[in-house]
Amino acid sequence: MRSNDGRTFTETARRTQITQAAIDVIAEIGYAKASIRKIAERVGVAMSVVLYHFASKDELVQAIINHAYREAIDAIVPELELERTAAGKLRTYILANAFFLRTHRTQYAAVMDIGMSYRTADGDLVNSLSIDPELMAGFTKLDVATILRQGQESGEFCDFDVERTATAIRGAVINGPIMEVMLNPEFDLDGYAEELVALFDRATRRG
Amino acid sequence: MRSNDGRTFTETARRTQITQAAIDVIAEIGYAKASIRKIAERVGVAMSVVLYHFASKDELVQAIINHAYREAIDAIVPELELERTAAGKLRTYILANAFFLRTHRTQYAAVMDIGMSYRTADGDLVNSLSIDPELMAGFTKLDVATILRQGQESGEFCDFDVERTATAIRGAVINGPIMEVMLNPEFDLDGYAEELVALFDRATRRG
Amino acid sequence: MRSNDGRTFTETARRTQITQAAIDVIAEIGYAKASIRKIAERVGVAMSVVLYHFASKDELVQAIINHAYREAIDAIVPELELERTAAGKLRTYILANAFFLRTHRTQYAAVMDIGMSYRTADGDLVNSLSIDPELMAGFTKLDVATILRQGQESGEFCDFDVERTATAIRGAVINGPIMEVMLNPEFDLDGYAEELVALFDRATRRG
Amino acid sequence: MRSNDGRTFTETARRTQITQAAIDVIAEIGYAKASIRKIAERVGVAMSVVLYHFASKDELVQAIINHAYREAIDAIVPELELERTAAGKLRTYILANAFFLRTHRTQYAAVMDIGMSYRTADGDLVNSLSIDPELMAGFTKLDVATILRQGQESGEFCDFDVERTATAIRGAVINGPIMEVMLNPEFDLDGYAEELVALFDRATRRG
DNA sequence: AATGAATGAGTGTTCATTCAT
DNA sequence: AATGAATGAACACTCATTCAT
Repeated sequence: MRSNDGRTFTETARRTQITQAAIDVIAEIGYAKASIRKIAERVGVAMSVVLYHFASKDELVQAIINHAYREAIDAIVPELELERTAAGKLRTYILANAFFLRTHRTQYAAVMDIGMSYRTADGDLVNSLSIDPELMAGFTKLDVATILRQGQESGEFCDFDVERTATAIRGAVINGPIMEVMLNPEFDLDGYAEELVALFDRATRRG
Repeated sequence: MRSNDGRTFTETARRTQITQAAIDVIAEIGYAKASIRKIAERVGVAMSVVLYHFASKDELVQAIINHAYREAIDAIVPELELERTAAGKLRTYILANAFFLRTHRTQYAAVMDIGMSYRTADGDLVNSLSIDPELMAGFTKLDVATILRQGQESGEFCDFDVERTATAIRGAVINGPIMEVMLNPEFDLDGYAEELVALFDRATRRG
Repeated sequence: MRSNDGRTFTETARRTQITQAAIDVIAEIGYAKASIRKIAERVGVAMSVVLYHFASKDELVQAIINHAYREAIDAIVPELELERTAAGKLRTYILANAFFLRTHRTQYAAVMDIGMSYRTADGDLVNSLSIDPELMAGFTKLDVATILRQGQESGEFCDFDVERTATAIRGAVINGPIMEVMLNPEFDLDGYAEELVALFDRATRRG
Repeated sequence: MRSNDGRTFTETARRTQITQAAIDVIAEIGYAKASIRKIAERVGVAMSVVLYHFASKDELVQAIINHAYREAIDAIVPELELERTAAGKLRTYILANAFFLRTHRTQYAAVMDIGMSYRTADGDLVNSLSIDPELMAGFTKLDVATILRQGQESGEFCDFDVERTATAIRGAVINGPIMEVMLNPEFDLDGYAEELVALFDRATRRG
């Protein structure tokens, strides 16, 4: 029986199982120490089983990234689409990201760790970790710059540079709290998100 | 001939040289792949020379962290102390950090990478990478929360939660752009900093 | 295909082969210089193969100790059990040990060397090299103190301190000749054993 | 100012100091882990000072052996010479050795450890650790075989093979208890020695 | 007489990957 | 579909020794 990508159901199930285990292990002990053997042990299979399902560690890492992005897109994009106004979308973007971070801490941690640690054989940082084409559409919708542009066109937002402000928002919504959370797991993400909503409202609204 | 810390002049020079080389190598190929051997090669000495000057890799990592913080403190704190008003300090905080990041890209990258990747033998993230006590005073002065608190007390700033807003500012000023810069070295940090100054002015000023 | 301990047949074979090679190498060049690399060379495999079958050098050392004790027990205990009288057992204890030492010189040498050289990470001498529980029963039967006690109870032996005399016998039967043999491989163990039989007969018999 | 061997007094003092420190370190952490650096640290000098006074580690080991033998000879031989009868000498041999072992545990342990662990570069056991010629005379007097031979000639002792019995006595008096003491520092050496005196009296006396 | 600096050879250990079954 | 076995390259770290000062 075949599902997609020419993969059987059990094949797909195993891949998902291994991907999830890899995420947990990376979140727990860090990407640097997360060897294939340890990931296999977590699943309860032999190390070579992992390499049977993923041609190389690189391919497993790719799968992790895609898995994480897919879940983020599935969780956040529908929320954004419930909103009509740019201000509402921005508010939702902040709150949904915080909620997702809170409920998917290990994924976030793993992806961030990979993002910093993963290099090609040449040592270059990873754009080589390209995103699955089928995810691109959803991925674009996750981009806060789109929201900001809509808000300026509609006149909801004041005048600012869209790209730069998007970078600032990502820094405050994603990069900042992920480090905070890694160092202090008690950090109150929901309270933080509400503060951010107010802060970026003051910073972006017209007049 | 002795200088400070019971260290020879040549000893101090070699330590600095190795520390700098380690920073460069980490920034270039990532902490995970930055082996002692590669660092030694960069300096042009045998690997054992590095371990002659630093008892272990951990000690070298500590030296890197302290070196980076010392330079950041020396570059930014005097600038902050030229300002009287909280608004002025916040503006300077943003601009000085951006300038420092632009001129010390490799240090920033190395420290961030270490911060994400470095774990104890147990796999725990590292607070064990503690800061040199003599740096603590300056380090505290680098904390943006102090500036925010002053601004609320003086009535310059509006009402917001100090700690949470500090996290947001750090995210936008430090964590966000460092990732941006790693992926896109052409990113215009000075332009970004000016945008941030305006953004956080709107977000913090009274009325 | 599984045999015992959840180990494959080939796994068991390899472990035995490596253990034997390790014994030979240690006997030849001493424990201190018997690196995993050299042991692997003796077997004719890559060094990592040894560490594939033994998680660490400590585990290999443990296997050596257990292997040696198992062989000694298998060789000596049945001989002892053929004897009824304490005097007969003592005589057999001496002769069987000498025979075993002559036919298993490298094992003896390796175990002695390990006993002197092996330390924990703290530098403490090793009790951590504990004996495989399944061997304990046989191991106890190897203890000459048991024989002495039986002889005193039966009235065969004269009055002496059992523990101290057992230490003396072990010194004369095991520790002494092993050093002698290491320095002079021509040493006539069988003649020595006969002399010991007479000596300890005079020293222990009643009246 | 010169003493002997063309060495100044301070030179001799330093050599003795280093030799003693080496003995302590070896007894404490074992020969295998007793590096020149650790020995130097114990003395409180730089590692290269040790190699200034001893051309190589081999030379230091030689010095340790000679030092230990010299002290054993100085302590035991005069005691033996107080005795006229072979039986008396044998008794004294046992007691004096036990006393010396009790008061010079670290030396004994170090010498035994070196004896098992030390090999030439070829891996051969060490006869290369030859004894200082000036010690040979005293060393010979330490040999229990001489005592046994005297006892048989005088008719004090019964008939036995001298060399083999000497090996047995050395095993019981030296090799056995040194292992016992290393594993159990509480072992009562004086009580053990008294038991040995009685045991070997029964085993050697005529009639 | 003493020492700081440097080094190459060696250690045990981890790891991603290959391959035959 | 799964796995046990094997391996070479890399890793951090230790050590005895050399040398200039």
